[in-house]
Amino acid sequence: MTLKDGVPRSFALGTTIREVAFSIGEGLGKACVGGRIDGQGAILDLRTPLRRDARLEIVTADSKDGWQVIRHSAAHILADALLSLWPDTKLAIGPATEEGFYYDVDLAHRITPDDLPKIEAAMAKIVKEDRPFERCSVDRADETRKARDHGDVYKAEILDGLPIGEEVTFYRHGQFEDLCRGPHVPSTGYVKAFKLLRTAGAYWRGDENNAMLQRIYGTAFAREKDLKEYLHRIEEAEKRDHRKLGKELGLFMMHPVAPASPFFLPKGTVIYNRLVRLMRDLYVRYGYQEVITPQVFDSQLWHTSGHYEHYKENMYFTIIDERECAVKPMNCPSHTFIFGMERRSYRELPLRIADFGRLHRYERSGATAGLTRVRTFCQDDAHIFAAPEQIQAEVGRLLAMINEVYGLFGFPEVRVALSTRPAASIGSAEVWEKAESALAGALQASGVNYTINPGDGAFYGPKIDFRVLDAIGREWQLGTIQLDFNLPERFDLKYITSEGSEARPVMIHRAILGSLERFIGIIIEHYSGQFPFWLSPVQARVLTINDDHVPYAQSLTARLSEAGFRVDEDFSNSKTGAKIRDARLARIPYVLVVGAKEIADQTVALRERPDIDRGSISIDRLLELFRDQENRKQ
RNA sequence: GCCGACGUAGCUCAGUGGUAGAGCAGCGGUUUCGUAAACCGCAGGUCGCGGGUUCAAAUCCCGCCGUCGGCUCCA
Repeated sequence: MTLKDGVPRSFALGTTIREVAFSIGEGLGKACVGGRIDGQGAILDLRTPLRRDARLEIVTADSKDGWQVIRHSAAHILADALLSLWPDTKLAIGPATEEGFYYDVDLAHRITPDDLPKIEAAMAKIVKEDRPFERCSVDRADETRKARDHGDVYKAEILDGLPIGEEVTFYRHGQFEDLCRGPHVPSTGYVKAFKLLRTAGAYWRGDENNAMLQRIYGTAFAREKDLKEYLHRIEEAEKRDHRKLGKELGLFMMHPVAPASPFFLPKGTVIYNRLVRLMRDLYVRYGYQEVITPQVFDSQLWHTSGHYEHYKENMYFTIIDERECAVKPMNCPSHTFIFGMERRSYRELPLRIADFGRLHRYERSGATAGLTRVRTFCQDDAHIFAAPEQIQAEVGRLLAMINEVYGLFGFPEVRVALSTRPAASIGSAEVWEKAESALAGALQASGVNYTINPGDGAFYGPKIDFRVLDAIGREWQLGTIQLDFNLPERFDLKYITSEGSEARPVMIHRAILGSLERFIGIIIEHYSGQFPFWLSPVQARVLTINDDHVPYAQSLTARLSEAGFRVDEDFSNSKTGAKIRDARLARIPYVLVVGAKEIADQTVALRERPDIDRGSISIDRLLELFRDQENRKQ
């Protein structure tokens, strides 16, 4: 065995991971909750006997891997507690997750939030008893029969689905036993810091045709301190929730007359328009032409595009002059019309058509949320019509553009994934191969690190997805580059090649910010409402010390507004401290205080968010500072 | 859509069967103040909507609307 220190050690055949850990030291032995062989695969149970030479990594309780083991055991303890409280509980599945664990159960009693402390108390008792987890190999057929006899329909179904020949194991602690692959901690006492978080409904196997189960979510850590930190992180994330900040900062509102459809208020509209302007400026540099297209189309169009067959559930319909019409959920069909309106030459390609058209997509009532999942939205949408051999260069260009845009927002990380041909797809193998290698080639040429999601492409073409991490480490899907062989076919798009023959262009769907609504929601949380100067709805606020200073303050506001900056005023007769506080709560980047001193010197006292005193500064210097921040988009 | 929770003043929330409350915001007044909350007063509600139970409903029951947390990271 080779361990982390690189020193080879010898053990008898069948020595368990736990025994190896103890042989190295008492401390490591006690901390050990599992192991991993050759740095890959699943975490192994610490009871696993070692049967060959390998590189062994001891998984300790106080690590991400260790937490997985603890959480899995916590799920068992939860199930045990539920059975003790409600003996009719039928267990479904109870895995560890990225952030915690859950158990899906079926029982007559409706578990309410008030039950959670009761369940926690029952769990704490089991933890305190420090029962050892035992692993045992069982006979599949026997267990399936037993499960059926007990009415344990879910376990029976799982047992049925297990691959023949694979070892079937149970884990037991105290009176409780559960079908389980493991791994588990040595005893229930290892689950030192846990908390149940919420209840939820969940369909058996995630399929809405199946029974609705009750799910209980919780989390667990090796130490109380880590649990506290986790709960604190959740609280901090709640503070920057875009729905809460959107209301507080007057960015947008919602109203039952238009469910899941935001009303952007004046301040939110500034941000929206600023983002549109950002993209429009880039469109000039990157060779796009913007168009404005209709909102409502005869259904005939959606039959041609295939949306009627495949996307009808998400579309809004209406009857106009006895014709069935649909509100557009996407811009692409309009753009194919624009492309197909005249005979196109290879010289025109790639033809880049951008559109900020408003889209409507019906989302199920339970699926909508704030600005991130809405029923009407606008994408920074564009479609590029290109010759197949232009794909790689065009995608390379897009990568540069995307890089430029994401760079402005200071996302700590951008993750890129290439999705390839799914089982059911249209287009020849040859076309797919070329398209996939063009995308991969462009990514490599741009030096982008990316992962591959095999078979995850759309049926009509491969794609590249961009996901960013925000300021507190959450991942969001933003942009996408999607090749499409289907629509050019359906709309019979053609261009004339240099040889004078007709050829079929490829369509590239692409968005960088994605939906503006969603993007705004994400950056509200990313910036915690403290937008950079160029995006701030109000960039500066002018405050007076007393009424004598109002005329000077007014001339200052006027001068800044005339220079194109978004400035407001607080000339109320509150105390300066109160006005400063209001400006801070409004997350205004700069506060300009005007008093007798500033009037005498023809300056302004500058205060920068959150509370940096920048001293007195002349109006000219101030304008210079503002212009610089605006130009550098800071 | 389904499971669960929630919906009281512009906002945040208290009020569990007996006359609808607080703080902030708003309005009026006093105060003219130098970097995170001055003081006094006034006004503000079909308790989401509709129905039911009751002498009496914000409160209990039913339906609807909306919002929020979830709805395979497969033993």
